[in-house]
Amino acid sequence: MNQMSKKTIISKIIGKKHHLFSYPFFHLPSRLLVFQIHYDVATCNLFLQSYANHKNLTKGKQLHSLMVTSGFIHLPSSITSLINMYSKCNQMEEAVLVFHDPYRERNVFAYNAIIAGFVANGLAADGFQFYKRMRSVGVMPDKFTFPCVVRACCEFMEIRKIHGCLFKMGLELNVFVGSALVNTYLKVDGMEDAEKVFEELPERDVVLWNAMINGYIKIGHLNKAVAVFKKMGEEGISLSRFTTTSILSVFTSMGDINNGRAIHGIVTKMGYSSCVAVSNALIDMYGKCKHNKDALLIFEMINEKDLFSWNSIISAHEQCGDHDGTLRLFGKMLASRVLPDVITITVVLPACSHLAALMHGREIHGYMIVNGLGKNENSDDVLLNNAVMDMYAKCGCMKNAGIIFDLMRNKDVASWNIMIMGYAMHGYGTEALDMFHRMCEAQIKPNVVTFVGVLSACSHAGFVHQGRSFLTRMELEFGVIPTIEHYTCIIDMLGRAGQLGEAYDLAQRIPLQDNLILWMALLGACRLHGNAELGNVVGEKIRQLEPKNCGSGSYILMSSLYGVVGRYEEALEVRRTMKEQNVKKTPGCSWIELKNGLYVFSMGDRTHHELNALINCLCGFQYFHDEVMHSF
DNA sequence: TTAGGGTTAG
Repeated sequence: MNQMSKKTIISKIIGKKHHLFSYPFFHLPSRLLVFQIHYDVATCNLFLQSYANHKNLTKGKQLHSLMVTSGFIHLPSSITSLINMYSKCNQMEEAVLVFHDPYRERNVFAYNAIIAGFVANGLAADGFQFYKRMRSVGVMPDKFTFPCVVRACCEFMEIRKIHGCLFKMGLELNVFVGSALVNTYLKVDGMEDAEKVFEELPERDVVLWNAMINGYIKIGHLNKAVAVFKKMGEEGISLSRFTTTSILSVFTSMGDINNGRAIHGIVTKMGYSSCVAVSNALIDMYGKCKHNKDALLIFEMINEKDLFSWNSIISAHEQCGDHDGTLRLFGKMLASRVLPDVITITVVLPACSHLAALMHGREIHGYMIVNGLGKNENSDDVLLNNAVMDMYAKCGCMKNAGIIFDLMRNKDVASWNIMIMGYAMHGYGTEALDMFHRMCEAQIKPNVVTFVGVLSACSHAGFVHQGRSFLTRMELEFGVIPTIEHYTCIIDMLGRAGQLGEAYDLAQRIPLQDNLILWMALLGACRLHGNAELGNVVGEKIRQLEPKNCGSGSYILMSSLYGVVGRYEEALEVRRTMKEQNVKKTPGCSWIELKNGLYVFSMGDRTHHELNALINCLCGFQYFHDEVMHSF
């Protein structure tokens, strides 16, 4: 046998030191025997450490059994390694069993390991109990104990008490303890104390600087976060990948694409591009700054895309209003077998709402139900439920929207608004107003959006008298000052009801009358009732407001209005003007989801073989082969 | 034998 150490030989047998776990454990003793080495406690601990880091519980348990039969189990180092292995495999019950074995000594290592295990598993209170027990049985904590104990504190007074204890023991200047102190003070809103700890520490490493940056981000002081980042550079602290993700989130929030790009450069230079979290932060930055092409480039370069990568690229598309892109990427995400979470669903559902893609919305809702997404023990995720309800409402499925609404344990004002708007949008005026009255009975204070829904319901259902009454009551009774959207609803309502003169008077009287939608609503009413004289006046007003060559809506309405009243020459003249000024009309289309796909209907298109059977009107339709829609 | 950190929505 040569002079190599046991550790070196093990490493040679297995390969690279970080791949210890990849070597089948059951081969280990025999292979060691080939090298004439008998495994010992140190070897077992080495393997336990590796299994812990790779969360390989099966092999960890096998080794545990072997250690029991080999008699290694009573040694303090074995206990610590076993507790660590079970903790990292999220098996705290097993870790506690090892800790409590009556034949074993519980020294500071064992206590440190069990406290760390509880804290890492999100069971801070249990970790804190073990710290108390440690003190009561007279085991002295050390510099390894406190970073975890400090993390276990969840109240300001608790952390102050521990801080005092650290001071007495002379451990408050340790950089690990300091980082934990800074983070915990930040958690309990003690930014001033965190700053004090930071200032007083003699040694400040990159983790500590990062903690300060994150602290300022948490309290919304983004400029201070940038200042800390700059100071890091001045003091020659080398940035870690954690620094880059944090500072990227700052520039993302600021919408600062230039500095974001500068960080991208640093990331590339430092070789952090291969880190998926860094790439995810870059995707988010480019997406929020409306640079989707760059976001996609980064996304495509990631080898192992995680949930964050998918959520970031999907939300980048949705934020740009690319609802098709959102659904296409969502389909690809499912095909990649990455499971969506609450965030994915919250981003994707509005895309279904915008496209009125009921079938996909339903599938997503089904996925939520099966996987219990959005449901908690005591309270549901209101925003997620609102998104589902909104999807059903916008897709015209008010029955399902109503079922979800009735089942929701927690409702907010938006939940009520979605129902009112949904009923209003689909012409159920009475139901919308009933919902409003139920809302008032439930003591929910209506807001600006509520009255857009209420007035819109009155407009679509022809409740002119009630609409007028609501316009007065909303301010006097509910303290909601009418905005241009509310006045537009009223003008639309009066116009639909044929009260064009009154609608025009109101349009002229209200503040902020330079609103295109408002006048377009009135022009629509002129067309509906064939009033070409008022239509001319309104059309002129719109042409003044509408930038040249921008939008075709008013031209189309004017041309249609002249057609309705039989003034065909003038109708043709409007069309000629449109041609001269190169104003183009985007062809309108509708679509319907059937069992085998999405069908798009557009004017004049008669290409589908089942045209007559499917739809008895002048519109044609074409089968819409969209890989997105079929990839679910 | 044991310790401190980052990114996605509304």
